[in-house]
Amino acid sequence: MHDIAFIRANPESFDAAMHKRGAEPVADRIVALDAKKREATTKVQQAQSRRNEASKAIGQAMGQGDKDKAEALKAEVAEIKTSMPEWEEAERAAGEELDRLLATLPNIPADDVPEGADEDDNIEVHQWGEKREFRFEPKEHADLGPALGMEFETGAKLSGARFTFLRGDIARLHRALAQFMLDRQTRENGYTECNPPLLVNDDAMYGTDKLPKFAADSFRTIDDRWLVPTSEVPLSYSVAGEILPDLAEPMRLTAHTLCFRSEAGSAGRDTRGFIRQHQFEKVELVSICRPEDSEAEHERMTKCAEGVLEALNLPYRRMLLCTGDMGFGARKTYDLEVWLPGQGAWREISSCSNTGDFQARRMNARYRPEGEKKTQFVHTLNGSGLAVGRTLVAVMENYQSEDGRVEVPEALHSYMGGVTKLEPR
RNA sequence: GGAGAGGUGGCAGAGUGGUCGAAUGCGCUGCACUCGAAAUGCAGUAUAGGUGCAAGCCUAUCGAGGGUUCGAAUCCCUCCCUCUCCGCCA
Repeated sequence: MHDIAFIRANPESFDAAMHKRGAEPVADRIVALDAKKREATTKVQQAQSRRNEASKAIGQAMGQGDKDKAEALKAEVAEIKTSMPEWEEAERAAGEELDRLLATLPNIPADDVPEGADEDDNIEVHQWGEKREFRFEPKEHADLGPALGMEFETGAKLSGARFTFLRGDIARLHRALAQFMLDRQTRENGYTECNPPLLVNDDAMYGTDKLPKFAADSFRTIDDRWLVPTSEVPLSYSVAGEILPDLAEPMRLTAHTLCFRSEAGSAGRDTRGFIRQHQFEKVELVSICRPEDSEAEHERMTKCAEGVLEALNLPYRRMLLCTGDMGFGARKTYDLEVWLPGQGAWREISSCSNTGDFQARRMNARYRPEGEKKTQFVHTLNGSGLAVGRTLVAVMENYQSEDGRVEVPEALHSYMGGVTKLEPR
């Protein structure tokens, strides 16, 4: 949600920002609607004020037993009230239209976000790690998988496309990855472990900017809840409506959860393999912090995600997303892309975004700066640390040998109960 | 799923149609007393919006949304949530 006062004061720079994100100029419309709404608000409030005054006088007249005076005042109030519904309706209509319009507008990009149309305009910030040299043609995970217990056919039989059944040591490796990530983020990076509900209401989805724009991307339950598309939703929304005492240190939350996405609109993309599933697991990082801290926190969070890749010795690169490729609510986003030798491609494995106060406004999440009376909106950040399924894919492709076996990365040995290799059947 | 009770300010808790944004207590802040502290006394202590250069004024908010009324924390309806008992259950 945008700050209406900012748009009112800076309509041109607002439109310029929307233009960068491929949206039409709307500031004029917003300012006009806002003026209309405030005019109606003032009229309504004036009428209410007069009504309240007269009602008070009626009470006094009744108290003194002056029936005639009371009746006269009643008639006066009736007169005052005739114009109220009209202005109330005007206020409601303008407010609703304004909200609807504002709800569909993406966040304003940060100054250092490059302008661009799509992923080709993203900027590589840095690369880490050496791409491993293979003395054979490395396979894609989708080809390695079935012999190792990554059963696409079984998943399809049970549930349909984009579902996969993991059996045996590969299921354990998947679990080990999640445990490893969660332990690392909690023990080394100071995140507090959470276990949130995975079915959430409309408010939580709206507050974290998944509604109204992306309703089709998520699953709806028959009792009108949503399956979380990411645990960012419950983690971030946990501070909705709160006034946090102070945020000298950012509030850092993490959770390992299932995520559900309908993947409407991505038909035909990544249909093969384990990359794009309706159900997947993710270790999510969320930070709630003061506005002046969010930029540093964004860097820190991204490093926390990178640390997992480094510990697993998986080559990756950090991309700064351009205006055209950023998510709706983000003001700045880094994607981490891991190297997949089987596919010969970089694939997104984490996305870390600073949403500024965009979500905080929607969910009314504030804090009170030390010693001050006024509250301020917090800044919220979210990132993957990491997507578990895609990390499994990266391990398979980077740690494979010619005979189809996959070595378990050293960092995971303590989680694997002595298993150091996945053996094909 | 059935039966009942209830949701009031940071907390506890009054208030069942008329100066109620809300008594009182606790907590918190400031001041006084004190060498200092405690105790005590006094004062202050919600959020959001509109309007104004400002002091201020106005409006809304007693779980949420509607309704009745000149006037609603208080009456009516719908929904949400919490608690107790019964049933069922991982």
